[in-house]
Amino acid sequence: MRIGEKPEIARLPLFRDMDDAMRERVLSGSFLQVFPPQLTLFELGQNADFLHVLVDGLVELYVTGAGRDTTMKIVEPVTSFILAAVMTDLPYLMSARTLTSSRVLLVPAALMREVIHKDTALMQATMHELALAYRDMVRALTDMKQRQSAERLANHLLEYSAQRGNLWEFDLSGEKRLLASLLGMTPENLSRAFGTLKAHGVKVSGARVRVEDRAALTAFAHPNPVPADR
Amino acid sequence: MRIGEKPEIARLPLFRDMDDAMRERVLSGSFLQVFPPQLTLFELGQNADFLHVLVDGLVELYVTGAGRDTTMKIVEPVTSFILAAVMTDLPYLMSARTLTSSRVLLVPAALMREVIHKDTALMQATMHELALAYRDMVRALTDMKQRQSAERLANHLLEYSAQRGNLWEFDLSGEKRLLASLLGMTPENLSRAFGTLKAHGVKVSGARVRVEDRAALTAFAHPNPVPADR
DNA sequence: GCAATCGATTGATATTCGTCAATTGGATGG
DNA sequence: CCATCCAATTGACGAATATCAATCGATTGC
Repeated sequence: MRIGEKPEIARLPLFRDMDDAMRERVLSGSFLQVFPPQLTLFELGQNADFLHVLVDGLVELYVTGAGRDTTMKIVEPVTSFILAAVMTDLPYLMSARTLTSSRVLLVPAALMREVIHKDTALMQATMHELALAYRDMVRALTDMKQRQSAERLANHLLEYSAQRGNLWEFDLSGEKRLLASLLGMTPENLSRAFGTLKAHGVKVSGARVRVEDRAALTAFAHPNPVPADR
Repeated sequence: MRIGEKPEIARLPLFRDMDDAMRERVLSGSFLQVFPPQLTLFELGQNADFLHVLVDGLVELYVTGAGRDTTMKIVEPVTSFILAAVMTDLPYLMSARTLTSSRVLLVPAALMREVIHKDTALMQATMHELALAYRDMVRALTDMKQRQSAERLANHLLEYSAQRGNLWEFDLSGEKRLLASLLGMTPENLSRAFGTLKAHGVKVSGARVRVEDRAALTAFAHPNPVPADR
């Protein structure tokens, strides 16, 4: 990989605390690649050959099969993804594609597994990332099981807003049908969910969302009592 | 803890490969306790004070709030649970209660976090468990998002059967309303789901289930292309 | 043996959500 | 500027699921 990128990547939580020589070993065996939008990075069922780290851009993790496709997670920089498949040497459970032009660091899985045994800091960081990813999935599953569609949207808006410093007005990032799939509903239903949220302090025009009455929206959302981890 | 239990616990995947002295240190600081049925072990939102390892019995992980309660996982022996909360020192995302009389090993979270930094084998085992737990959650979420209720039941029966050596006749373990909650539907709907599975090779009377036509059931279930990890 | 209890089942109905079709509206390109 | 395209929206309808109520059936306790 090119030299210019290294400091940026060395600062990632995953690699930050590693032994310098070990990090050098990992990074020199890895590839930083730029992918165009809408490119499939890997598909579910394949062997986990590379750990992926999204450095720049936007990536969608999704699942196909059983009739319908559904997006599981939107990966924002800077985050590693599919750590679990790499560490266990098991096939991917999800497919991944770029949404925008993206820079991705590809770390050969075998190299990763080799170095992790020798570097405690890397192993610890990996463990931590996995634990957070697990908790993220627990949240998503409870969300899907105990809330109906408009409540899921309400929660999403509250969390999205909280992520960017409790901004009360913001733009949705991707297309709305992507958001619909992430929230486990059809695009039509997402439109209607926005409609019902009008009565609970939310105004929408296009991609722009304004939360005019946070208290009302929160009351409607039945938010999770345990705040998000990150 | 009592001496007689140690060999059994030392054989667990989580502790198996540890340094003997370290393991001794962990186990001597832990408590093996017997709990009666229907006892709450901890509740979501609490600090993760103990790593729990179910040695014997049956434990339910569930989430309350947002209107309805839902069971997230039935823990069977011998498995650790809530590793993620312990390792990250974050509040529990789920509550736990015993379903039957259960023996549980309680490892103080602080002790666990201390020892894990010194024992690579323990850390590696923890990482592996977390990765598998994550993948389990990914499966559960895709199941909920892309399959409807009768298909979820069909899949559950197939996996349940596969777990015990492709037995084609077996008894459901707990009460049916528990199964319903695990599968994300009401008890009434579970009854109806069993009804629709009659046409796809499944006979039910009480807790006894017979899969008479595995091919038909599989065709109906749209099973996951990636086989289960364990 | 019999009543009481409780989970499971069944039926009727309401709600939520998905599907299909038509329309709108903003962006793009000539 | 206008035509085209495509995502988003809206409406009508149907399917899936939840809810409410009644009944069944097995187990428990007397």
